[in-house]
Amino acid sequence: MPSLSIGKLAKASEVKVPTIRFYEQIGLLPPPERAANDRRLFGPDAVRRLAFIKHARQLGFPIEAIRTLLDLADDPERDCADANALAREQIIAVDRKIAQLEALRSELKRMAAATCQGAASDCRVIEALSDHSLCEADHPEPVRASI
Amino acid sequence: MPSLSIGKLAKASEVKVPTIRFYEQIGLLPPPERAANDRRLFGPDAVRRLAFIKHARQLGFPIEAIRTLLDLADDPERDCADANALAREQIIAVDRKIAQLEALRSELKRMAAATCQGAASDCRVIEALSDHSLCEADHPEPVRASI
DNA sequence: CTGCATGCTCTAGTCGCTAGAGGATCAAGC
DNA sequence: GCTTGATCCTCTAGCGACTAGAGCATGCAG
Repeated sequence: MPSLSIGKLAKASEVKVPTIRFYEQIGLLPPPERAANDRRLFGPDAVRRLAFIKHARQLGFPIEAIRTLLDLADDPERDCADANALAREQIIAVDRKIAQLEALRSELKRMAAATCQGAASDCRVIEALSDHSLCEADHPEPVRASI
Repeated sequence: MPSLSIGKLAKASEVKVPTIRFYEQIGLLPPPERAANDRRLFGPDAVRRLAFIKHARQLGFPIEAIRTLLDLADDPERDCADANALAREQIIAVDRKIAQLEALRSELKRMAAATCQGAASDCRVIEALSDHSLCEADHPEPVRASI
């Protein structure tokens, strides 16, 4: 019965030690056994579970979505329509984010195109930031966090 | 001398009241005058400054970059090379983020393409998340926050 | 004069970790 | 046996950029 210390698990899964403890704390990982000295002892299933979590995080799934996906995976009886729905939601979110970022990139490029060497008073960048009406298009939404 | 309450300023600038207070707290907005009843009284320059901040935030500039840009704008003597550099950095960050998201989108689409109506045990989505080796390409980095 | 909107300050919560304090224990080398 | 450094433990606080709420003081309209 190969049991892993948290350090070995971290190396095996390429997830940092504090992150593993954090995932346990928020209930994504079940509390592992403990050795007599109170150290965590993980089984090989923990490696798989962490791989799942890590991969889903890389794909931008928020923790709560991952919790749902893990619940689904833990219970093979359940219908997987939920998992498909989560994946579709995630695609939509990614598409929206890409569209936003492309609008922003074009505005930034236009803004930075006219390089100025002079004083800040007639700096294109600052001018462009001061006056939204110079933008070609509206910004759909503020671009922020998530994903 | 048209002085604005924080509520009017919020409406004029389309920045929420608590956000305005927050910007004052972190020093992006100078502390405004106060009426006898301790309420804030803003001049029209606050509207312009907030528009600048809001626009820069929409473009994904982090607060510290905005602080630098505002310092530049406040001091017209200074060279604007810094502003150009910030804009260029921002473009690079946006480009990188777009590239990441496009890789993710293609993986998500591939993952969700095979829709299953069965039990979660043979759900493509969960299977794909369980096994990173099914991915066509490596994920460059975890996709996270900023911008 | 009543009631609601707006204002104030202060604190805590969000998300997903990350960093650090302060201490216990382990493994290896001498 | 002893020292040294790595690893482990728990707990708390911090990041960025707000957002939400408590608890209270005002302002304004009907």
